[in-house]
This record gives sequence, C-alpha cells and structure tokens, in this order.
Amino acid sequence: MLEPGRGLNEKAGCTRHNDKGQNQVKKTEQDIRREKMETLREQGIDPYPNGFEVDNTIAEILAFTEDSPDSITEEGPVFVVAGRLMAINKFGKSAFVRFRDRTGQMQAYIRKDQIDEQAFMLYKALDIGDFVGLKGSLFQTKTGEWTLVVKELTLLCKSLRPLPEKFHGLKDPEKRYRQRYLDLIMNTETRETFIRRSKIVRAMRTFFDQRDFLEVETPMMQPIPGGAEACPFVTHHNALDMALYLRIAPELYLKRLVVGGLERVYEINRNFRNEGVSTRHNPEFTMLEFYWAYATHHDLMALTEEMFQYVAREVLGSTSFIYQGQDISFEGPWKRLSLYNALLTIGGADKEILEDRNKLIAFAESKNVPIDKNARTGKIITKLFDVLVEPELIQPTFIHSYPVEVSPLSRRNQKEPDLTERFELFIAGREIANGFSELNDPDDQRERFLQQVADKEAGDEEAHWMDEDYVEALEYGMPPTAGEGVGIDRLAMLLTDAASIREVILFPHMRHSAATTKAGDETPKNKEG
RNA sequence: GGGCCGUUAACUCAGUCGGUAGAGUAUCUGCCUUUUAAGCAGAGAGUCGCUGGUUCGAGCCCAGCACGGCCCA
Repeated sequence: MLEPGRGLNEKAGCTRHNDKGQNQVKKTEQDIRREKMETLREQGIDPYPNGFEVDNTIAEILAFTEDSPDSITEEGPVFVVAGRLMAINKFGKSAFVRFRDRTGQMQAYIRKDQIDEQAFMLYKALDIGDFVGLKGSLFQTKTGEWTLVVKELTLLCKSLRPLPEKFHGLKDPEKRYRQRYLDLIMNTETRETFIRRSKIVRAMRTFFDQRDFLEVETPMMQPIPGGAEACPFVTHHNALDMALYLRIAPELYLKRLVVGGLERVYEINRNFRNEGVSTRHNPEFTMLEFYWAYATHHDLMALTEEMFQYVAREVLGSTSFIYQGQDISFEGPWKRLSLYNALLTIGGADKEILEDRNKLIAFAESKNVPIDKNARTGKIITKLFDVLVEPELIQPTFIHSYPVEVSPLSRRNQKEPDLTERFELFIAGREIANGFSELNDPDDQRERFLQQVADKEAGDEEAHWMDEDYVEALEYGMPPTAGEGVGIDRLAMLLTDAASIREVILFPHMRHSAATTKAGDETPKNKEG
C-alpha cells in the first residue's frame, strides 16, 4: 500500500471534501424535518393548521382509568386529546408514542390497521417535538400501562428542530436560562418551580384581599426614583423630552395613595436596580409592597408571620421545609432582636464598641469587614451587621430598631430618636422583608431628604433624591401608617429550594450571548469607536 | 471588580505524553404490530468558544478576549 506524504494526504482529504460538497448535500436534522414537512404539504396535510377541538386532558384520561377501568373496552369510551410528542418507538407498521400536555404525560399506540392511509403516511413523518391531536380508545399493555389506541391522527404543528436528548435532558445552565422554553419542556423540576412561584403570588393576593387591602398599580417609570437606596436605570421620553427612571421601589407612590384615603393598598410588581447580577440579584425583581393605615411596625411583624405561614401552607401544605439542606420552620413566634443586640449577641461586638466610632472602625478592621471610614456611623453599623450577623440568621428573625441615618423614610422611636421603628426579616441568612412605621411628619421628612442629598453630593450614589412632590403630599396629611416590602423572588427561592435567583425567574438577565457578539450585524457599530 | 472552574456533534459527556476526533442518545437506511432509555444491522454528522502565539505538528501548552458556573467584593 502506498504511503503518500503528508502534503499529498492533505490534498486528497481536500479533494474528497470538495467531491462531497458537489455530490451529496450535507443534511442537518433541520433539513430532514423540513423535507418531511414539504412531503406532507404535497399530500395535502397542513403542518400548521389552526386550532383543534380538544375534549380531554391527559390527566382526565388517566383519572378515568383509575376510577372506572371496568367500563373501558376497545370500542370506547373515545377520547380526543392533544399534546407534544416526547418519545417515539417505531416498529414498522406500529409505534408507541409518548405525548404530553399541560396536565401530564401518557402513551398512545398507533397501528396501521387502526388508521386510514393518509394518517399512516403522517405517522411515518412524525418527529419528536411535533404536536398532534389524537382520537382513540384505551387499552392496557403487557405491563399494565393504560395506552390510547389511535383511531384518528392529526398533525397540529411540525417541529423543525430536535429537542435535547431524552434521557440526560438539558443541563447546560446557560442554555436553560436563554432558551427557557427548552428547559420547561425537558425538566419537570423547572415546570414545578414556576408553577409553585405562581401559587405563592396567588396566595399572597388572596391573603391581602381577605384583609380588605386594595391591589393597585403605580408608575414603573418615575421622574424621581425613590423609596430605596439603589442606582436606577435611566430612559428618555421623547415627546416630553424628559428623563425617566425605572422605579427602584413603588413606596412613595403607594404612600401618596394612603394620603388619598386608600387606607390599605398593596402592589406586586417589578423593581429595577442598576447593579451587578449574581445568584441573589437580578436587575429586575418582584416585590410585594403594602401599606396599612393606623397600624405600626409591631402589627406588621405579626401580619408577616401570619402571611408567611399562610403562603407556606397553601403552597407546600406545611410551615416547615428544607432549604439547601437546612431545616426551616415558619412556626411562630419568630425571634425579634434589635440591631444593636444582634451585634452584641451574634456579631461578637460589645457595648463600648457600638458607642465609640473609632472603636467601631477598629472592630470592623479586626473582623476584616470592608467599610468606608468616612461613612456615617449608622452605615458602618449596618455593614457590620450584614457581614457578621446576617448569614447566621437561619430561622425567621426580625431585626428591628435601625439607625435613623440608614432609614430616611421611617418613623423615629419616640424614646430613642436616633433609632427608627423599622425591622428587616431574615431567613436562611438573607434579607427577605423590610418594614416600618412610616414617617408622616413632612418637616422631618424634608430634613431627611436634605441629609440624603448631602450624602449624595458627598459621593453616595445610592442616596435618596429630594422629592418635594412627596413632601407636599405629606403636608396634606398621611395617617399613621405601617408599610412593608417583601422580596417575592427570594421567598420563591426559599419555598422551591432554589440556590440561585435565576432558578425562580423565567428569563433571568444575561449578557449578550457569545453567538450574538460574534454576528457582526447585530452588534452596535459604535462599540468599535 | 477579584479568584477558581468550564466552553469538543443537536443533547449528555470522554479525549492519555502535543501526532490531525470518540461514545451514548438523537438523525438517516434496512428489518420489526405490546415498546417502557425498545431491539438488531449499517450510515452520516465537528469552525474542538474566538483571536493570536509557541511548535515540524495544538482539542491539549502560552496570552488576550467572549460567554457561562461557583465563591468573594
């Protein structure tokens, strides 16, 4: 046998490649599926027909086999059902197919002698992923599985791309997030997570509706972004030629509604914060905020316990569950601890440290807590809390009495005016909720805003803006009110045992995909300049 | 922003010491009317993330970049 030199060999390979290009067309699975589609069209079968009269769900059919198996014969009853093909086992003149609708999954049996000629042609062109309508009766296979014998077969939608592999499924997290529809098709847990999230939100609405709270919607685009300390997204209104900010919180608008006499309001909606993305942060996230006239932050804490217990019972059927290997119980009463006491008992600080700013800074450094030495004392204290205490709060715990410097919208404690009647709720080492008795003294509110403006000028980008319009509303009078925000995504994480926020947001924010970046047409030109 | 890890066929993954690419599933062809991740026989399928560098030779080594994951800030 001749051993050609390397160069020759390469040339041969090259030639072979060219031959291939000319003589046999390289077909992808998509090409093959398109060819099948064209063949069907030629036979008068529309690959994308409109509508289909579905009489039964898979769950109904399976329930029927449980309830009245004795009434099932070859002749009937006859069911009409639709779904997506998830598996096909072909045997020449017959096949078992597994199909799925929103209620479940079952098996159907197609045999040549049970269907007409056109349907048999159609069967031969079916692929995994196609949607079909099936009409037939039931029988049991050798292993006892109830199976639909197909009498009529209708193509409802031709799928042109192959689904991920049936056994290992879709695992690549990037693909799961970017193409969530594939994740939902392939991964049962994903479907269950988002069904559960929907139940959580529904339970919350029921909870507040039952207590005479009114659900409202307030602006997502605001001229002055307020209600939280965060960096906003900016946009521009062309016709009005003005800057608008995606809201960082609905708080100031909801309190205007309380001024307007809507004494109990709540809103479940998106907030936007222009920060990094991580397992705990998505630029847009969902908050419940509610305001309750004539209540105090003590009432809020009691209501929060009740609400979380209600939601957990509705969604899980239990008030205890496991989150990332830790047993969590919503059974009350929940622990309540002042921020200072938390730092003393859990954070390892002592009284002297908390009362002396220099000792506080030295303490932070000794604990390797990164702080801004020029920040106001209240900020340093909360930073210490975040690092030293927060991760330790596994069971639901209310931390209350936050410094007024970090709480510009909260009512002062009458006995200790440097502290506010504010609390945060921590579960599994994370902040879940934040509530307080609202500041309704317009003069004090204006002073707080001015202090925030000074902080902003000193370089604190997240400090509040002055909102004169809001202060004016307070001047008309807001009744004593308590208000709270609850992070829905984080609560959903707890109740679905999700390690990352991306697991509970259908379409989490991602960077440009590598594929998009590569396609020069789609990349903004100005990036090069 | 920093550190570590990853990116190979449609999917899930191997790839030894640097020597020109592998499996299973899926697809295609043939056989097959009770399968359960069907089976048997055969076939096709790759910009090894991108761009450079080192080398006679790079999926593998080096640098930069992109995207993702985890941890930290």
